[in-house]
Amino acid sequence: MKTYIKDLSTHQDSLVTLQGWVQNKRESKGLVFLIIRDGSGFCQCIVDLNNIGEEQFNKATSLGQESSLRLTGKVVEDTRQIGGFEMHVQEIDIIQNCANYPIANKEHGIEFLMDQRHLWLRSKRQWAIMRVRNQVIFAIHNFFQKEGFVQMDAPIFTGNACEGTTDLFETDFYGEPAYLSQSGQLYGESMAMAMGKIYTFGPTFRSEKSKTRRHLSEFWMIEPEMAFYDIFDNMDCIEDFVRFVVKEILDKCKMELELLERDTTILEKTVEAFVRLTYDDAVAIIKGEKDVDGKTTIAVLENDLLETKKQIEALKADNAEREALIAAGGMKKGKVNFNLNTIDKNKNLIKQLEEDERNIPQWLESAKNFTYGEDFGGSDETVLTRMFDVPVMVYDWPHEIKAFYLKRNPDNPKFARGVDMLAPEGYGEVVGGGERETNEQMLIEKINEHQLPMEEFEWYLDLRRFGSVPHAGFGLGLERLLAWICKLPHVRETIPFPRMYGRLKP
RNA sequence: GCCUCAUUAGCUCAGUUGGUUAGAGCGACGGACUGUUAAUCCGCAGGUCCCAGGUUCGAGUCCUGGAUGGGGCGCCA
Repeated sequence: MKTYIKDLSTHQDSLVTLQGWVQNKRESKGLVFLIIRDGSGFCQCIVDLNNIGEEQFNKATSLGQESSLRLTGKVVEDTRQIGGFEMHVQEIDIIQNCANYPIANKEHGIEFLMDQRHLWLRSKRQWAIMRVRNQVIFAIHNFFQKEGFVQMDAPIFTGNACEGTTDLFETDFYGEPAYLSQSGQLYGESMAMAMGKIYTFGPTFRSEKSKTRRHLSEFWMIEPEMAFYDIFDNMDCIEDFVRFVVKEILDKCKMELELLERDTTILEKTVEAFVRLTYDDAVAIIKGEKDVDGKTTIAVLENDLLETKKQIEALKADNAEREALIAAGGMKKGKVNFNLNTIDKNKNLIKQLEEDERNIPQWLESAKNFTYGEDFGGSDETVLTRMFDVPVMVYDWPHEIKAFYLKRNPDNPKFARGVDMLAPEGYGEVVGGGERETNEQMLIEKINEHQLPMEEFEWYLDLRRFGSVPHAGFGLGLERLLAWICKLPHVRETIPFPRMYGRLKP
């Protein structure tokens, strides 16, 4: 039976062997502190010259960062440590002693870290994110399985463009052009007619040359499809689903969220009802014509801009103060280093804030000038979600701007029964879905309107010819949900090896 | 595709109006120190200033073009 760091509390005062890697090392005369990670957690292991002898001790001092080893020693309680326990080492068995590990225990730039992604995954933050990802995936399956959904796999090679709007990756399928799937939805609809309720969970490919914090070329999408569901049943499902996943993470990833320094206040708010707005109401709020709790978007954003400016000033003043203190001299070297590092950190923060400072007026402008009838842009989503601290669902969109397969509102055919769920804190669209058109003639008209190749959709039209029923579904972007749950600045950190515009390696 | 900001040591960054031999910290390496939490202290090594042109007596610094990266828009999950 192997022992893992996460289980150390059950081995108090007994002798165990850990297998892992040296995450960091601190040395003192006759003492070496090894921070060991084994995948399950982190543990400080103490090597004491007096207890272990010179030969074993020299092994410890020679270890480079990320060397692999086995350590045998006694598990001792120590409240100062993260897990509450440390190991007093009795024997060191080096598997590989290595030197010059490229990632240091300090601030690095994103390009450098992305080039080192295969090693970066070992770092604490990345380790925490990947564990949350694992738990989110598990929670998603749990939710649908307990609700009686059947998981299905949609094909990845497709012959048609499902929505025809976004760019597809083309490949060669035995001499025929084939495209990598950008959605499994149409296949999901077929399966829902066989199983009642289904969900897909698979990779999705979009060849959009988007350089933003919310886009990947390859990402994972969950697409449930439910027979006999209308738009409102669909929104209930989205809400229950997102609430369940967030609750699971709050319960099971406490340590990871703490490591990520995630303030969970907003996540805890998901127990409350999500906001539901029609497109018309959402537009009125975005344009500042309608207020939320007495505040308009314009007032909130102008305040945001003011706050941003204040923060920049405060950081600059803080840096000037630190620089003056260093220049005055007499400061201990360790303190100087700490201050220099803080100055660098502050500078990075200032850069980000200055980007916001440039962007907020653009968003405000775009919100004020929003043209009724158009789709929301990234800035409109940001402006809208800024008004609420729970997820916002916007439904009943002008049918012209939405996908061909969405059902019209029977009371007002101007609107299609699509729904988008926008996450709070500026994360924007995480879910897109809606009730599907059931009428064959309406679908044919829409396919022609969108100039899509009718022959590619014959099989899809069959679903309306043989036992057509009301049905609805949605697609959730795993990485966007994760970025919000972990409050990460970019989706690229939520997937082990991101594929995006300009990034194919490692 | 468009807009914007950036590129100086392995990493994170300074570099004044264009002026002698381009600096600091971290990391690495060598040494000191018996409880450290990114330990600390001393020493040492480390440079194609992104590339190509141009202006100039003189360019890391100014100009033009290009490459790469960050962010935003469009598009989307």
